[in-house]
Amino acid sequence: MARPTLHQVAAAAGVSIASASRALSGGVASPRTIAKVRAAARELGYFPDATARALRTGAPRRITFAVDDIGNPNYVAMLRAIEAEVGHGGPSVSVTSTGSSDQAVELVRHAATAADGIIISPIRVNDRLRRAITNSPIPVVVIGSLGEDAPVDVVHVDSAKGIGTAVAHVAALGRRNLVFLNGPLDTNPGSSRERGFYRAIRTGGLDPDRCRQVLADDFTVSAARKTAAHLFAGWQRRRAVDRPDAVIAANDLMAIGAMNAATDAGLRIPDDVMFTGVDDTEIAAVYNPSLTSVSLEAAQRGRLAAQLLLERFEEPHRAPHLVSVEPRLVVRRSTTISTAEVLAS
Amino acid sequence: MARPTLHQVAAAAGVSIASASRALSGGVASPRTIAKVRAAARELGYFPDATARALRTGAPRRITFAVDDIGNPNYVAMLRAIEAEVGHGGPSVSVTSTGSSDQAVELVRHAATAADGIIISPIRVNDRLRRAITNSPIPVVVIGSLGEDAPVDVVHVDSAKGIGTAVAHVAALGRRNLVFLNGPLDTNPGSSRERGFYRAIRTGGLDPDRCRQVLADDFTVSAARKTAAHLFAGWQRRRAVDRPDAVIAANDLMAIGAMNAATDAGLRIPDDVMFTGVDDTEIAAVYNPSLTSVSLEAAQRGRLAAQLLLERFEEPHRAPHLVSVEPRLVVRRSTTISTAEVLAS
DNA sequence: TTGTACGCGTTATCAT
DNA sequence: ATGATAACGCGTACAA
Repeated sequence: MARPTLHQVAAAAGVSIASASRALSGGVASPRTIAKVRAAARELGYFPDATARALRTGAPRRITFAVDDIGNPNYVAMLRAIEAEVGHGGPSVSVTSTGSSDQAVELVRHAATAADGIIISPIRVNDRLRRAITNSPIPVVVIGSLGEDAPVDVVHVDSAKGIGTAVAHVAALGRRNLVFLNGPLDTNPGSSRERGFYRAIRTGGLDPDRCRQVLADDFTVSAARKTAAHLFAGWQRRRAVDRPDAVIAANDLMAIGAMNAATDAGLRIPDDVMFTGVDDTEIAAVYNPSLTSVSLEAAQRGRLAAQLLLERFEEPHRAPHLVSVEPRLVVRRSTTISTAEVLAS
Repeated sequence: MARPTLHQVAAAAGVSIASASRALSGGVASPRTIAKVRAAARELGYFPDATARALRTGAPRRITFAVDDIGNPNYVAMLRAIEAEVGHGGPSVSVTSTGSSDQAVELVRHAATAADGIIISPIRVNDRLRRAITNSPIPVVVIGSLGEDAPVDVVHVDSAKGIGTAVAHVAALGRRNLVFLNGPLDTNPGSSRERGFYRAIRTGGLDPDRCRQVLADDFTVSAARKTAAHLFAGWQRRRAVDRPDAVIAANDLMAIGAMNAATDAGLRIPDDVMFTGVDDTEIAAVYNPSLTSVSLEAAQRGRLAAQLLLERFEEPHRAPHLVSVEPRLVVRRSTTISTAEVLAS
């Protein structure tokens, strides 16, 4: 019942283990031996063990990329960049979706048996996870942030600042009634983006009474659509000062959910309401209307994380690095009033 | 310069390798030993080797998921399903983007050093790849097709049939001037979908002279948009019989590129032109207007492929399985004339 | 508490 | 062409 080994194949074929190895992996061997060994291997259902083979032949390193849900386009962009960075001859990269925080902790604890290094992008970080990461026997690179001065390599982006650029952008276009459509606040993205929104309101000289945050249950299209539907109910009947005229969403998916709700409510985009997202996913570029979005440079962060990890493999002693990338506003039609319309107004 | 081993750490700390192992992985050891060993490990820049540790502790199997580009949402859906299927205790799944066919061949050849099994979804398959797969020393599951009776496990979906359901759908809605917007024909998806289109024209009793295939350079939004722009140039000025009134795209991305081109040309969707895609990616559901799409059940195919591989691990002797899933048409607004409009016409 | 010695499954070297 | 044997780096039973 146990998995057959080369030993057993050799025994069954009546040859030495060395001959068996050669016969199967294309070394020198007589046709007769090859036939016998192949027959025995087939008979026993033998497949070579990747781990043992790797150990013997000097395998490339293995790195694990741990995220909450690999279905998220943002993480896909990172994965793609990581994979490109390590290249084909280099380490293999395996993916694991952690789901809950607890699973992330378990993962980090036990990953050392399965990987030489970890790149993790946690959405919720608590003390247990922080400890698991700093105590990890193998190098960990965090994409995101881990709190102050944790002694690990970190790739960081100031998403609060990113929200700020979006707020400033719509404010410069004359919008005053801003709604920040956020997800759960007990997450890293949720809390930092909330901070960014309120800070931008203050520094931008906007009226805090006309700007507010509303929360969706999740960072998804459907949750955002539901929440935004309430927001737009009876929009036309309200006084101008009570009408949201710009929605800053915490990510692209939520922005799209909100735009769908706006369309359902008969609102024109961007004339009645402008929309911005975060992440600059591919969908933002192709959506109709195309979506202004704050790029958090997911691909670049993935690439940098991979570089950091590879460098740590080479120089284990190096002091932990904190590398930052700048958010970048990509302006598209969801915040662009066409010249004709501007002239007409 | 070489990577330090536990031996060297033990030597540097002046203890046995066993004590070093225990000191580092939390076994019983005196505080003094622990301190010495940790110091030595830090000094040397020691990290445990994942492969060796895995071999010793009885590692889970490793499977490689090989696709042309993991950025493709379709492959992401498969990956996600595979990862969910094998679960957390099970095999680890690593991802590799092959890009060209040649790289796919190399991958399959050398993957045996790095994995216990392969799930591959090739977009172009030639004889070399076919041979590499059938000769692989470790089990391979193909998502797609490999030609007749190749002795490997295959998860298949009849995409030609899928195109047929889309053609029948728009035909039933009265459309007669169909355009099939396809990608390169020297690919598996390209050739099989072309077949499906022409077959559906024949069996559906449509006039072949009013239906045609146009080719984009690639299966992407931008390529499709460019090609479709030509298609719609001067649409309004043409005779009705010369106006395309339905575009069947080879995938969702291309459908969206084409819809963008249609919008640019001032056409109304679906009234002037209907659109259908293939793959039923998330973007189809949230696009504006939402996109009718032929689901090829990517997630289910991923899940089935993982099952097939796991089963082969357990029963190496089993005859190769060919499991098929049925395409499924998901109707959305891009092919739905609202009741009001129907009454008005 | 510490050290010795063996084995995980495979490939490579060296004789024969 | 084939077989015995030594590694690859690590964990652990056993003995001290």
